[in-house]
Amino acid sequence: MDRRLSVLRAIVDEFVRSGEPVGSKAIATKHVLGVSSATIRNDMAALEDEGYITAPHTSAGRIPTDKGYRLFVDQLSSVKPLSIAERSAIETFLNQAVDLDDIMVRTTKLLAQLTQQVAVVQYPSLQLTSVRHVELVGLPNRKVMVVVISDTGRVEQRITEVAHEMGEVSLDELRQKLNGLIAGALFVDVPTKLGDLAKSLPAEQRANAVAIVACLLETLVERPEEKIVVSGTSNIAKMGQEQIRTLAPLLEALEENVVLLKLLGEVNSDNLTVKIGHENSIAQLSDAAVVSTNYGTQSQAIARLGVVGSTHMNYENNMAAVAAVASYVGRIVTEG
Amino acid sequence: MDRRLSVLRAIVDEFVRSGEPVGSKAIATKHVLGVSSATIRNDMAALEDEGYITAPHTSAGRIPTDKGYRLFVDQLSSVKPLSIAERSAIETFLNQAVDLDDIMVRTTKLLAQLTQQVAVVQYPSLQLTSVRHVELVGLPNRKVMVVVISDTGRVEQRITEVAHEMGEVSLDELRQKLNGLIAGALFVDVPTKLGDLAKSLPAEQRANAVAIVACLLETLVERPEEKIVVSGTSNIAKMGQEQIRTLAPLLEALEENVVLLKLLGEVNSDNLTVKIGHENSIAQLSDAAVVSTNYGTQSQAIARLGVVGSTHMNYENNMAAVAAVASYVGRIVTEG
DNA sequence: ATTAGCACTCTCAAACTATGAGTGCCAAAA
DNA sequence: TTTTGGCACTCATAGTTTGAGAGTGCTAAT
Repeated sequence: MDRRLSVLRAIVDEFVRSGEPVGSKAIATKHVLGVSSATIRNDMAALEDEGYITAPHTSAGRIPTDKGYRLFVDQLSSVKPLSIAERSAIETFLNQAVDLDDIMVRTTKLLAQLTQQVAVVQYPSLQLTSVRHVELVGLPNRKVMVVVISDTGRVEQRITEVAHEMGEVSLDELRQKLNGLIAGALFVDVPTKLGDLAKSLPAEQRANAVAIVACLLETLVERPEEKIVVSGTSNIAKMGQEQIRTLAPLLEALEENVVLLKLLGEVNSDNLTVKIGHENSIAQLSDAAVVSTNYGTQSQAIARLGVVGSTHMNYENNMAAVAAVASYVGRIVTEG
Repeated sequence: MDRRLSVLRAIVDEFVRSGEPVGSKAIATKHVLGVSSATIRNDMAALEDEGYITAPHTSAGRIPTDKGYRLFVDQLSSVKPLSIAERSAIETFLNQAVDLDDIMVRTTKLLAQLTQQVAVVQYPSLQLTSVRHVELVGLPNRKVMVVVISDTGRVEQRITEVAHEMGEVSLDELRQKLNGLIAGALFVDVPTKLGDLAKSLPAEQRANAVAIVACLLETLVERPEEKIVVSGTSNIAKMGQEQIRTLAPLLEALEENVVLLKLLGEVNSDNLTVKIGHENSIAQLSDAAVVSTNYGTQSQAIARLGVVGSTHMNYENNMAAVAAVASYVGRIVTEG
């Protein structure tokens, strides 16, 4: 039945716009389907039987269920591209960024702005990037600062203490050795590549080198948490006031990076992923929907980004925005 | 009149605890003042005349006005120190931080946790810190990455393009020159110290050096925005539901770094500053109170931190928490 | 100066309409 | 078989009414 789908689409449309349950009459007048409200009532009864919509109470209209949204979204196969104006706005805004931090912040702001939802952007994963350069800086008191620069522009630094003072010369030497070994290598490969570095060194340098390498490995690998940026929290408050009850757990969840990463991480086979209501595994967010996608090059995803909001968000717009922003960020970050 | 003050104090106490207007009877019973409710009524009438408290409506109790809170806070001259357990918890939690970013994040979380308000921490100001080290990294395609490490552990990096390829040797040379000139210097002094560097160089290096120095200066000086971290937004949602109306502008304000910096920046002669309601200059936050303070060494403030919340917060606790956290962070950051 | 007592005011919550949006179903029409 | 007009029925919501109680201000006595 083709008209049934149109009715569902109309219900979602209306509900997203008004936030209130929509009745048969409203659909008959506002959406041109060429049938009367009675017919639509029949269709709605059928849709309700199949579990796509539900009535909050007897004398109210219907609202889509998670299953209904799901069907609606699946129907939205091809993502409608943004307007040229929007695209160029995105591009110029992101191009003004001066460094990786700036790119990340600008991206979240942009997404939040475009979707009027809460935007979440994950930093390029350390696991999937490679080392561009390692820098060692001697500090007073036998301290050495280890700085790692990734090919995405991410800079990680850590300070460690060594057994005995190192001169500029020995630091230079070690730096060159390290860079020779691991410059260009993937972060995950670094441990193996550095495995037997120590043995190749004269005994008196070995202790220091071991300490520094340990620090380096810690910086690269033993930091399981991925960094993320969130923006647009205030958009939550703009949503309907009935949902403000749902707001507290959402805000709390947003402060838990782990939760957010989990949310973003649940990927379908498809890249652009939409998780609706209970589909996402965090129970407190059963009223929330997540639109997320990878970014990076075509061949290699670097990290993910997306928006989280109420289940009755404007999926069409938001999916388009997420996809568009992801493509630009991917390009900018990988170009370096 | 000494008892009047006690009455005011009792009103603030009760109101902070219950969130509801407090009547004369409640004070007479719960707070031992040795007088009857009638007497307290008289005092309350006087306090109302003087503008310290106000009645939302006829048959309700009184709530403190901004002026009332102000008097209350001023009376709270000596900040009650935290318990030993709390202090040691703060210390160990902050000591686990691995780098500056981590310190900042942990500090906000800690403050938000201790005060149950929204915590804001400003990164050590670039203006007031000095250069520990400058690093130049040659990249492909005539690009050079300029990395500046401050004595507080802050790392800023920027990429610039130079006119002609630079070998390791010339980069080394320039790096040494730069470090010789500005290592240890305050960020603000860098421009003058680098003023005539270019002239002292052979002509063929000059163009590149100028580009790099320009990039360096841009990194250090021409970035007016200070970086800040916010945490505890979800605490807003836990406040009384009547105030949830006030919530939207607050959340919005929290996303505007400029606004937050302005809030934090309004310092009294005293260090530990409390701004109540309309006392802070942002109109939308006339229901909010800000408790903030400097942190750094005794002699030199590096930046500020604080909490923002409803005007009927627990000032005593929050002032103590802000002061304590500031002292620990100051120590940790300056120790490096 | 303090207190007990009392009249008075007003908010809030509970109880009670009544209005109307929206449905479901039936019988007729297409 | 599908669509449509009509109509009875349901139920949430908004508006009104009412009563109770909290809290005050004032006065006269201590």
